[in-house]
Amino acid sequence: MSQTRSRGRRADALSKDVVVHAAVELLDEHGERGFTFKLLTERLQTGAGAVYWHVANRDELVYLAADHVIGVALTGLSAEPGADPETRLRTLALHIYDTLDRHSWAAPHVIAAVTMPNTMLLLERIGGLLTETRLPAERHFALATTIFIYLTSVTAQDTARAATAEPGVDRDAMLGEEARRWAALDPATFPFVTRIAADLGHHDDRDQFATGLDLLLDGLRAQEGR
Amino acid sequence: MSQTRSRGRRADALSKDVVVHAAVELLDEHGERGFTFKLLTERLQTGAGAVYWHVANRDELVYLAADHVIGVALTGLSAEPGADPETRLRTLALHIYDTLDRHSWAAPHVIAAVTMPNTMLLLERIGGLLTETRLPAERHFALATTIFIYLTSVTAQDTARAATAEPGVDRDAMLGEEARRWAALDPATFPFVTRIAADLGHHDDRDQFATGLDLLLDGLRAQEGR
DNA sequence: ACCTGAACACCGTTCAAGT
DNA sequence: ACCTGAACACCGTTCAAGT
Repeated sequence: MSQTRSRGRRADALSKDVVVHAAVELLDEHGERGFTFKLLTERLQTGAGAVYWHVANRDELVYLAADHVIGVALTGLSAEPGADPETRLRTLALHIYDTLDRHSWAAPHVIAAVTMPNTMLLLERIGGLLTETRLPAERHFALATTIFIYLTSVTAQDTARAATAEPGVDRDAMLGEEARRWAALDPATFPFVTRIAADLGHHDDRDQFATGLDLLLDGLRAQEGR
Repeated sequence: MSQTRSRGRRADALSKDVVVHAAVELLDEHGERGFTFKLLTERLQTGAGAVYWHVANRDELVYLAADHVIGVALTGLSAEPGADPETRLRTLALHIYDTLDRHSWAAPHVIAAVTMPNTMLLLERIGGLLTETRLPAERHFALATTIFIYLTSVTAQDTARAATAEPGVDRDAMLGEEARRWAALDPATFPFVTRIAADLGHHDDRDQFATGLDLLLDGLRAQEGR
C-alpha cells in the first residue's frame, strides 16, 4: 500500500506524525543507540533534509516519540470504577510500568521535562487519585510528584538495564551467575550481600517495583492516619 | 609538574588510573555527551591508541569513572555513631545524592549493573543498616534493593534533568515560567495540575528526594510495627 | 609492554538546488 | 511549502609502525 519499504521514493507526502511513528518503530527495534537517521530515511524512503523539515533535530524527534508512547498508554487505560484510589493508583503505575517496559528507550525521556503534554496528563491522573484520599490538600503536590518521580525513575532504570543486557543471553542465567559471584565474596567485608545472595536468583524487576510502590503507599496511609 | 597541559608529549607513563582520573575531570566539565576522545587525548597529551591500551572502549571508561565517583563518596562518609539506623540511612542516601549531583553524568551508570565494585559496597551499607532495624530478616533483600533502587533511580533522573537545562538559564526563572504555563491550562481537563501550579514555583529536587525517602521510611516503620 | 597517529566507517546536520 | 542528496564536521575505533 502506501507504506512500501522497497527501494525508490515514497508515494504519499511526509508529515510530522508519519516521521514520529516511524521513529517509534525503529526505536523499539534498535534502541536509542541503534536508532539513526540512516535507518529512518531508508524506512521512510526519503532524504535527511525531508526529516529536518518536520522536526528540528534528533533530540526533538526522540522526545516526540517518547511522548507518543505515554499518550497511547494513558488512553489504553480503563476507568476501573468502584475501586478505592489506592488500588487505582497501583493499577495506573503498573500499567505505565508495563508500557515503558515494552518501549525501553522511552522511559529516560519521560521525566526529563514534565513539559511533555502526555507526561503532564500522567501527573494529572496521579493527582486526581490523591485528591480522593483523606490526605491533606497542602501535601498533594509533594506526594503526587513523589509518586510520579518514583514511577518514572525506577521504570527508566529497570528498562535501561534490560536494554543493556545482550539480547542473546538468558536473563535468569545472568542473575544466577551474578548471585554466585555475590555468594563468593568475602563475608567479612560483605556480610549483608553474601547473606542475601541466594535471594538475587529469583529477583524480578516488576515485583521489585511493586514492592517499592507498596512501601510508598504504606507510608502514605501512615501519614493519612495522623 | 608532571601533569602539564601544554602541547607536546607527556613526560610520565600513562596508567588506567590516570586515564580514569582525566575522564572524571572531563565528564564533570563537559557532561557525558560533551566528553570525547579528542578532549581526552589532548588533556593526556597522547594518542587515541594509548587510551585503548588501558581501557577496552568508551563505555568501559565511563563505567570505571562512575564507579570511581561512588567509591570516593562512600569513603568520604563518617561513621556517625550513636544514631539510630533510620537516620543513618537517611544521611547515607542524602550524601550519595549530593555526590551524584556534583557528577551528574555518573548516576545513570551507577545502577546499570550492581556489578560495579563500589555500587555493591553501597548496597552493603544499606543492607547493614537494615539489619539493625526490627524488620524481619526475610524482608531484608526486598527492602534493601528497594531503597537502593529509589536512591539511584531518582538521583539519576534529577541530575539528568539538571544537566539538560542550558547552563545560562536561571533554574528558578525556568520553574516560574513552567508554573505560569501550568496555571494557564484548562482547569476542566487539568483540575489537579492547575490547582497545584503555584507550588511548582518553589519546588526543590533535593527536598523532593527527601520527601520520597521519608515516605519509604514511614512505610518501613509501618511494616516494622506489624 | 606501551605508545603514535593516520586511516576508517559512521554519525547528525546543513544547504544549494529542485518541484 | 516540501523534498533531494551530496557535502561537512565530528565521532569512536583500528592498526601498522615505532620504542
